[in-house]
Amino acid sequence: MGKPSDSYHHGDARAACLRAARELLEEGGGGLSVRAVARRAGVSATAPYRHFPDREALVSAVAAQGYRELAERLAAAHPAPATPEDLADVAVAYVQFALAHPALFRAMFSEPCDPGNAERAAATAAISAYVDGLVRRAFRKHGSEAGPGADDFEALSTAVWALVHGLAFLHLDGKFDASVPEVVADRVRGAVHANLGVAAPRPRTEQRARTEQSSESE
Amino acid sequence: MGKPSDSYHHGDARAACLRAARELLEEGGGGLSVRAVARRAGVSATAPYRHFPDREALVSAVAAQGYRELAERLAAAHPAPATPEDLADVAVAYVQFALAHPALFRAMFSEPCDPGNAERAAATAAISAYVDGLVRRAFRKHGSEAGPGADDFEALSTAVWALVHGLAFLHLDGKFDASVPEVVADRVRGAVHANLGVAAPRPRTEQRARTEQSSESE
DNA sequence: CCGCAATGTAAGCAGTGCGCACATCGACTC
DNA sequence: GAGTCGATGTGCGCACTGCTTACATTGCGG
Repeated sequence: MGKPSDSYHHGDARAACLRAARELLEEGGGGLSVRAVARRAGVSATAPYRHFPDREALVSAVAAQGYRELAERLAAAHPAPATPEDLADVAVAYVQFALAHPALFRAMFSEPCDPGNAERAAATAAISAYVDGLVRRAFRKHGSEAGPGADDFEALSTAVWALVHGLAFLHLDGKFDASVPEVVADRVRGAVHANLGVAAPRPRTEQRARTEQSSESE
Repeated sequence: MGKPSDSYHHGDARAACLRAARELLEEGGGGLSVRAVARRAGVSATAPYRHFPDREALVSAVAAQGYRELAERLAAAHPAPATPEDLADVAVAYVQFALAHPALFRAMFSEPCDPGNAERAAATAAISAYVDGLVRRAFRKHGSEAGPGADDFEALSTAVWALVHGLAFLHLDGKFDASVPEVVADRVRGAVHANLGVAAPRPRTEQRARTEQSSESE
């Protein structure tokens, strides 16, 4: 599939629309419009509707891309997390992803999102399973006393996901100060450790000699 | 502020707009528009702009109302929570409020919400302080071994808020099944208990037979 | 009684999602 | 090769939106 005749048929308008949508989302300009996507992609205003039944489908497609990238990020944060601290690293990566791509993250999670979209349902199910596996692995070797049952694992994994998700959105929506990445990372780490019932080994990443004065509640 | 001549000057268009906006939000019709609000309020399309500088200010006003109602709900769930289980009750009330008023809750928390709005900032600060007080009270009498420092309290309270907030949105966005209220309540309770590091006493809801009836209506 | 500021209105502009009819093209048949 | 056909892209139009600008109507203070 080369370039046809360069003017009428774009040849790959769908990919161009996705890329354009992604770009506009990254540029943060609030709600993205199909028309803006079309302009950016260099096609007519109605061309996107040839590839996506409606606006929602377009942003869903971008969101699906986002799910994959998020998974990559989490895996990169720690390939095989086995301890609560590894888990905290993954949590930090989650929140950092949200803060690095706010609009994308919102599109992924915060839209009304009617449950008709199989792609999204699958993606969130995958995340859920991933988190569940993480928690299970991290705690099989950690908590050996009073063996927790399956219900407890489930409760713990939903707690972990909800905690991290809540942290992400609370930062995203300005409920927590997100201007200093290290502070955010510390907060996330501290919350995860609090959640896992273990004392945080060291709040800061080895680097906090003094100057603490944590100002929060903004 | 009586009724003037009944036709031209409405007399209390601001309140009418707020009420209309609230109604439309409850009816769930997705994004509410200033024009729809005006129609519902029985005024012209541009009348709302006499009382609110822009759409954002309108929804912020409705959101402020929502913050107050949420606070009422939480207080009603438990006037002076002192144990982790009381805390779980409050958490359940939080999530139930979100599920009972999805659009309102979204307007309160999920909008981009530039930080220029003092009313909202104050409201969220109040929530933060409230949660912090709750956690502090609940744990001063519970966890006496290995006395936690102020940092731990802070970490714990942000963890609790984030956990509950995350649970609310994950349910709202269909990531968790929210069709059966008891299941939701159990999940929230289980997660809170997992977060607080205590074993869930008994997942079933009918455990506590207190005079406190969480009469959920409206 | 008059003027004024608050409050209401209608008209209009730019932008949006999306349906509809038409244009253009590659690919496939005869 | 000529013709057809479905995929893709276009222009136009409709209903709707947020918001501005100019104008109408009021109650109230002087």
